[in-house]
Amino acid sequence: MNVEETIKTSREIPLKPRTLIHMELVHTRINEIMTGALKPFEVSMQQFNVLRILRGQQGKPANLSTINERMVTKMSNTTRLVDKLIAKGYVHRCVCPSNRRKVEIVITDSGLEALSQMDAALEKAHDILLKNFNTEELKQLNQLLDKF
Amino acid sequence: MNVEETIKTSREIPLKPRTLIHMELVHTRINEIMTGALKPFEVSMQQFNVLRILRGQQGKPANLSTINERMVTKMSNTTRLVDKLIAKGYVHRCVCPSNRRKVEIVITDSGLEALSQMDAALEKAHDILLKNFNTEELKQLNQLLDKF
DNA sequence: AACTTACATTTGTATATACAAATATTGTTT
DNA sequence: AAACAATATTTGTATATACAAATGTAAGTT
Repeated sequence: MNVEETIKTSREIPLKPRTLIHMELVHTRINEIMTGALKPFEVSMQQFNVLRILRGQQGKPANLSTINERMVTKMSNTTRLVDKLIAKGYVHRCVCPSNRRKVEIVITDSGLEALSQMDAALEKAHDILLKNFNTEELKQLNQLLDKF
Repeated sequence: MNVEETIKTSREIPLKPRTLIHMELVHTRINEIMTGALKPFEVSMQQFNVLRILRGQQGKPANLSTINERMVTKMSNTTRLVDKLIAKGYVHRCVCPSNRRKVEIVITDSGLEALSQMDAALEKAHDILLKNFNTEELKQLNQLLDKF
């Protein structure tokens, strides 16, 4: 991934902006590959993320605020995100009996089944995206990202 | 920026997915800071990007496809993006006389003036985002990002 | 009990983005 | 010149996201 070539510029970009542009370009690529991997399942990355969070609950129901604080990309509207998953039959929602302000959301068997197929697709996507990295480089990258 | 803490998980995440999640989290932060810096000017990062591309043309008009190929994040609808900038008086558009399929877009004086203020705001944002990096680390990060 | 505050979610609205289809113009072929 | 393909942009539509306001519920205070 060459920055200058990708954005078709001939002039030299100072290191700081170049780094941030680089991050953005890589993010776009990651997004494309991952979204593409999920396309056959007709779920967005956000929806996939919610399904994984629910599976991690191991049967225990989660409410919206729990889901939200665990999401990689927090979005303001978890309600509508969950609506989409309900429409696909992947999750079930009901009002929490002990605190009627809350809702309880659980992943269905159909959701678990679909999710395991998505996992396989995502793993392939990961391998494609990171094919040029060895373990040492991945660790190094993670360390640098910690500085943000 | 600690991944596990940010997404409130106690279990260990394998290195590959962890790297990609990390990238996503950092991207969200970059986005927040940069969008915040542009907020007073009421332009999105995409709109800012278009203005910079037009300034880089040094008076020469650009058409939509040129803008699109130089944008950091290519979007499918440069027409409407430019519409927004016209509404703000930052750019001017007319049909290309030599090839009436094309349009010619130039940045206005008002656009150049606004842009120079945005530059200052963005530079501050860069410094905030990259305050924990020294030059060597930035170079190292750029090298690793090249592997994507 | 009435009032206030805090909490959890939902709804409304505006804008952003992705993707496909439509339109307009030019160049090429027959 | 008519037909066709290629190019450049625009429009339509569906979905995504950000942000603010509204709703419903619970708990604490007077």
